[in-house]
Amino acid sequence: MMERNTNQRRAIRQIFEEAGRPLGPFEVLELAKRLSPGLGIATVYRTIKVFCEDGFLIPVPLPNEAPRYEVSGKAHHHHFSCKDCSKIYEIDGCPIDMQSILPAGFVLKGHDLVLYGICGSCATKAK
Amino acid sequence: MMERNTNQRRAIRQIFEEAGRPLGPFEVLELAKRLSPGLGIATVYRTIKVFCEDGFLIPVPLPNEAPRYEVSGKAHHHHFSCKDCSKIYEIDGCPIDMQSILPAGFVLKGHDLVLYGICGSCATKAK
DNA sequence: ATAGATGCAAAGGGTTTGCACTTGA
DNA sequence: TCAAGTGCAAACCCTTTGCATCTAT
Repeated sequence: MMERNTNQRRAIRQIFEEAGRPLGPFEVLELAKRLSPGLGIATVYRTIKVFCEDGFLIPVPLPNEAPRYEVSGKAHHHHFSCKDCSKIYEIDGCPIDMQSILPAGFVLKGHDLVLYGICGSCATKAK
Repeated sequence: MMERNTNQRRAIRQIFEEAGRPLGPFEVLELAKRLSPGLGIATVYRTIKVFCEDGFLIPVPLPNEAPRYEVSGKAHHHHFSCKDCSKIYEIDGCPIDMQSILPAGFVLKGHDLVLYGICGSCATKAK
């Protein structure tokens, strides 16, 4: 299976690299359309799948939400989900002592932390 | 809004009370059909929604999984997901200073923490 | 009696797939 | 050239909703 460097794939790759935050399929479609007019949602889904298999993208673990994706290889971080605009923000830092709450005998391999609330932009608008 | 104690609702409530673990809509349908034959999936969805509004049930925040629900009333806790047996364990305690990593201007409303690894039972078996 | 609750089927919303056309290598 | 890739639309899956019927109060 030979993979081709199409205009659509270049556009979608660029969108993710410039986004700096996790994106869902529809967000990707809207943003990438500017670079590749006529882009279809089916291509977005298929390309995201290919990028995940390639290792360029990774799915973002968000409880009870539609799947989103971000470029892989970033330093350890978590996410903030805005209840108003539904955007996901990256949060640096991890002030958690997981071991302290881990039951005896359990082996910790990883963790996901998601914060919920109102982002700075929405908090300002609400005033 | 007066709520009725129907046979279907009694069945669904009983299923959740006896389950001892988070359940999804179709699991509820199959289990509750034994108590209330002819039960429809629409009623399951509507009843889960009502039970959540009543406060009897709460949605379980687990990344990348179909929505599940469990009986409410438990103290603030998180979950540990075993990669081997796929069971979800409750983890007491919450040694996280969320505010310290929150960007300026963001308003924090809540958070979910899920730990991944090998549970005590599986870790013992693996040796 | 009567408003709330139910079951069925149709409708939604998001994701996947079949197929003929397009395009990169 | 010609198979990988694409766009469109239909198919799917899960969830919600409209409506006639049923039922707890």
